[in-house]
Amino acid sequence: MSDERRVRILNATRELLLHYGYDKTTVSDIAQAAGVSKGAIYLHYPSKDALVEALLWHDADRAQQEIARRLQADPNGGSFTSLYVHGLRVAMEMPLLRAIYGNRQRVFGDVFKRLAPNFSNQAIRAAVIEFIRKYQALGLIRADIDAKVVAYMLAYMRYGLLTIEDVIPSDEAPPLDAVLDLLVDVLDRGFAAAGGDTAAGRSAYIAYAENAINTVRSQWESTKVEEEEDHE
Amino acid sequence: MSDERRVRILNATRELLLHYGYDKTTVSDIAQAAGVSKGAIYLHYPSKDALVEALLWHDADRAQQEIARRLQADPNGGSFTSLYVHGLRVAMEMPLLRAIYGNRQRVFGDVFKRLAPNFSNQAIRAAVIEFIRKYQALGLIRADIDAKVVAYMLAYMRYGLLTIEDVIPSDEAPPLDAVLDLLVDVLDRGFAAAGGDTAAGRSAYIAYAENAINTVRSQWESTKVEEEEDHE
DNA sequence: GTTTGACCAAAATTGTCATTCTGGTCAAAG
DNA sequence: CTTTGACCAGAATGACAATTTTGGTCAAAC
Repeated sequence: MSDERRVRILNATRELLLHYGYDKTTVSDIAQAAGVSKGAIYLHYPSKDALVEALLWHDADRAQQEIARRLQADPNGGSFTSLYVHGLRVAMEMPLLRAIYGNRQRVFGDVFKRLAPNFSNQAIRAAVIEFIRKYQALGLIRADIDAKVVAYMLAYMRYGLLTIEDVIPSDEAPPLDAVLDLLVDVLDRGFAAAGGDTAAGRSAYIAYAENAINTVRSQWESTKVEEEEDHE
Repeated sequence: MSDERRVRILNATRELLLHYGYDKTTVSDIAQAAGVSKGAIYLHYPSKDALVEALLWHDADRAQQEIARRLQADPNGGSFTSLYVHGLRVAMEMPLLRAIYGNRQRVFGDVFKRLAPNFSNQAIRAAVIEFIRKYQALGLIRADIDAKVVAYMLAYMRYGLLTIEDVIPSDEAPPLDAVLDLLVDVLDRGFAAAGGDTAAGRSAYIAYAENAINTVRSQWESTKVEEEEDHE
């Protein structure tokens, strides 16, 4: 019940998943690393899968909050570019979220297939497109380009950056700051419209962010498969 | 010996590799699909691995030529942007080359690991950086940005576009033309310098292209592992 | 000189069974 | 009321043999 206990369990889980991967991480390992008994884990979470799922939501929420915090602190926080790049930086800094793209199989095994085999990101992508349209209406993104194509380009740039280390070892890559600085530069030149209402952009983001996480969550819930307990 | 025969074999190999993958494609299958006997294949190629390797070089050469052809036909062919995008379009259109990134395991099995386990793209990346510097000197790319970071950004954008279909099914993606048009637009705004000597750019590319393929080839040769024939 | 396909050794696959491991439970301890 | 860890059934793993497949060869046909 203690919250600190729960966080310790989640942290241990994250660490072991990243290091050993789902298949080679046993619940006993997690218990030991967290300094609790195995039974204690089942006091908090009904199954190993549920534990991993809870960890993912936990990190997603943290990321969400962290992005919002940085945008508030950023004087330029309402611009489209800073929004995109703050999100990207946070994603780059949270290895577990990165692993959803880059090392899903190794880190998560078949949890995704097992929990929500029919999950589709279509609804989320649609929400992004709507958001881009709103930003275009606010004069924060050039209005002469198709929002769908913009969304697609943002998606593959993000995906490329999150997974490029499969091809370029991270120790041979330029520093993340330099990479993101150039990205900001190019995005500003390529997408941003002159002028535009950044204050409105900031509040549009807040609405979007809540909506987005709800979209993900409801999409997840609706495609989620109930844990079967088939004893016969 | 007949060249047409060899091409038929290569085409059959490509088709089967893409459809069934390396492990599930037998040499007999290839022979049958190509309409020759199994022995005929070993008349042209010393082993299955060598056949696949030859196919890859064959396609790489074709891609190389095709890119050069399109650049010649393009009135804007000397610009950095058209160079990058022509290359990308050709890569997108040649599924086998795409598969090197996107479906390596499925399509090629362990050929890469077996043939050149220590292959590194470092030398190629260095050549790209040099090329970007040359383009900067010619006034075709903004000179105020670090060539290394530019190269990295181009790499992850390319990688993202080539592999995004893992995340966004290709039938839900915008048309390739629209995607590449926006890419040209954004790259022009983000990277291109005003003015610049496009004629020199075109000839710089020719030098670069030869150099690049040689770099790949020599890197490949030097890390290549000899087919062992260990009978004891 | 070419081309073929039957042939072979090596490798991969399948099936089986014994053993170990691991997610999850619950009676007992605190 | 909380927490624990010994315990259990079912799943995963490994070892082994029988069977099939497959990359590669070469004597024979053309």
